[in-house]
Amino acid sequence: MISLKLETFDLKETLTCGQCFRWQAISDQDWIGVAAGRVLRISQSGEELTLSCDQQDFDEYWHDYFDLSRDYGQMKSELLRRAPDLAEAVAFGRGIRLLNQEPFEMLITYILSANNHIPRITELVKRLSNTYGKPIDHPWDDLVGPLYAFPDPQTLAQADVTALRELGVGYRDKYIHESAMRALERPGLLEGLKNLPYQEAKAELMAFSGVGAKVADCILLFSARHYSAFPVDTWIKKTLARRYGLPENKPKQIERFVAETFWDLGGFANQYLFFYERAMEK
DNA sequence: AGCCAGGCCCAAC
DNA sequence: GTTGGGCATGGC
Repeated sequence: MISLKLETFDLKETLTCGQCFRWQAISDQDWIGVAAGRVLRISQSGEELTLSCDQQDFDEYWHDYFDLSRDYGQMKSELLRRAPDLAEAVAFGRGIRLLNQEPFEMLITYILSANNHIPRITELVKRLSNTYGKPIDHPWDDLVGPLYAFPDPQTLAQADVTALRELGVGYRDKYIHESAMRALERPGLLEGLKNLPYQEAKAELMAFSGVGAKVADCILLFSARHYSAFPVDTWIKKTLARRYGLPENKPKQIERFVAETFWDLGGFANQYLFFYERAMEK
């Protein structure tokens, strides 16, 4: 068990703001999830976080997964200096952290996300993992049942396209197959994206089947530490139009505005806006 | 019944 | 470079 105190962390906000799909709530402050073939139970009480892992597992994986070395207070004050009008959205999602997830899992997950709803994306990722992933031993079978790692590129590349279709992925079946093949043929490419300049990394991703500008930005932001990535989906388009008068169908204009306004903090701005706008809708 | 969802692909300008 | 139509699936 690991315990730590953190001022700027909200577990529920972080796990429900739309960046991850593999965590299940036991309660608002108690979650069980899977990442990189590991199962973790994590709970929050006030400023105290408790993680069900040992020191080694924490040091070599979960610390970075939860982005614990970043000073979010400093990041937010810099972001608000660049975009003061975000104050309300940042305050609303003040405990959000951007997770560092697995590149191949993000690739396939966000291919699934295209023209889809979040609950269905979650369900499809679960079906893919349950069908093609390795089972992971864990002590909470009574709470969440058996848990499975996200499948590796080789397994998904070998998966029958018809079988994928029958899981419910729709027309994205061939995107998954082709992208898994491409990942398999280029070992190290996805893991190396974090070491490439943003535009080069984005171009590499957009060469994958089923990956356009928006999906590429999600992958870069959630698994490659490219914090200038700014995924533009239907929600973001609407709020940019309303806040700044940007036309919804001029991607180049949006791209320029985002780069000039937020620079290397665009991804954080994006996540605060996405979380805020979706909450306001309900 | 039709519209929409963390859009992408492809063809046609 | 940009624009429009088509697209599996399921919830509202």
